[in-house]
Amino acid sequence: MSSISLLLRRAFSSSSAISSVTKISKVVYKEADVKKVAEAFKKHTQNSSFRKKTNFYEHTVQRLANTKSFSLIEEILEDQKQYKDITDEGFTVRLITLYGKSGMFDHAHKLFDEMPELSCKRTVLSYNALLGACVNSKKFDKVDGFFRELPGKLSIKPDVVSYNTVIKAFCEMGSLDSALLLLDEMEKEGLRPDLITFNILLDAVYRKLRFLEGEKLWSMMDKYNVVPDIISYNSRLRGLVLEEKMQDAVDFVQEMLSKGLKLDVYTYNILFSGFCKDGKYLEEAIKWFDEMMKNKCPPDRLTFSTLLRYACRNKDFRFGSRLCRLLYYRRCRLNERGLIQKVIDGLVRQSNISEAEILVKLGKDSRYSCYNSLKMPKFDT
DNA sequence: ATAGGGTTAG
Repeated sequence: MSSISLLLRRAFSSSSAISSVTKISKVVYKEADVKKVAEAFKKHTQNSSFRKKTNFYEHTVQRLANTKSFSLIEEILEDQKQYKDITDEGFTVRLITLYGKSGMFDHAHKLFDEMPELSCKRTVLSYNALLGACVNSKKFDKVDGFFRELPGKLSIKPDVVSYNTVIKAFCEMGSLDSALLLLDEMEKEGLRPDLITFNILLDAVYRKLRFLEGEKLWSMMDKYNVVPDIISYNSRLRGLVLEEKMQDAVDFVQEMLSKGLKLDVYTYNILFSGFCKDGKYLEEAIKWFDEMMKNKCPPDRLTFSTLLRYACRNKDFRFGSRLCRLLYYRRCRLNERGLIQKVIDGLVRQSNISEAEILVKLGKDSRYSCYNSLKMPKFDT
């Protein structure tokens, strides 16, 4: 097995495309000094082929946003205006979106206003990017104004994406009824709501436990021949779990399976969150976890933190230990590092010293420093 | 250009 993976690795790493990506990510991820990250970005984007690498832009801006280096984000994105690419609406739209995702709405708005001077035409694409920037930077209250006023001023006709974005904004603000009214408005405008429209609304409706509205949405989907996907079903499942109707939730999952849907990590995590509210469901949670493994659905950090907390609360440290081993194996990093120590302590209390020692050892071997400090507890007895 | 995530700590 290892020789095959070695061969594969060699085959891939020798390709130039991969090695240039590796070089980029080295600068973007490994460099500790954010100023150097920004400098490297500006230097790289002098090369026109780099200006087409959207991932490079996203990773760099994300990295700078994580450290709240907003003036550097401004620096590297404003620097892009010197290139002729800025006359390409798609390029400018991406910059607007990057400002939005960084929470820098004013910059996004300013860039949108400057587009004519930059000889960049504005269509519904950049209009939608502006609306999206409101949502991403949580300026939800601004969305409605732009939605009502800009189309007339710029003679742009809102499309399905525009409506979806405004619907999302209303949902985020808790104005579910306004969001649902927009769905009717779409129909009047001759626009067909799509899967994304319905998934935004289903999510919002079931979080508010408005099952009746939910049923209406399902029948509308049917009317529009929109085929629900796993995200749609997971929303309804979340509603049932939030209502603490675990039997109905499990029945619904069976229904999903009978429809041939493939459960994903969200489905399982929603189920676990429901089971874990109540101590009596540990067996059931473990059963579904086994199911998850059997179906080769990889657990993620939410799976681990939910189940680990539950295992500790119920003093099932054997299950806890199994989770920890898997978590190491999957190189998953938890936000709450205390959880693994709790499992180790629990194992020792239950006199399972050797298993506790294994977890400490695996933690020391881990490449993540957060696990290196795990230790065997010393209880006074 | 638009859709999915729960809790918490030295």
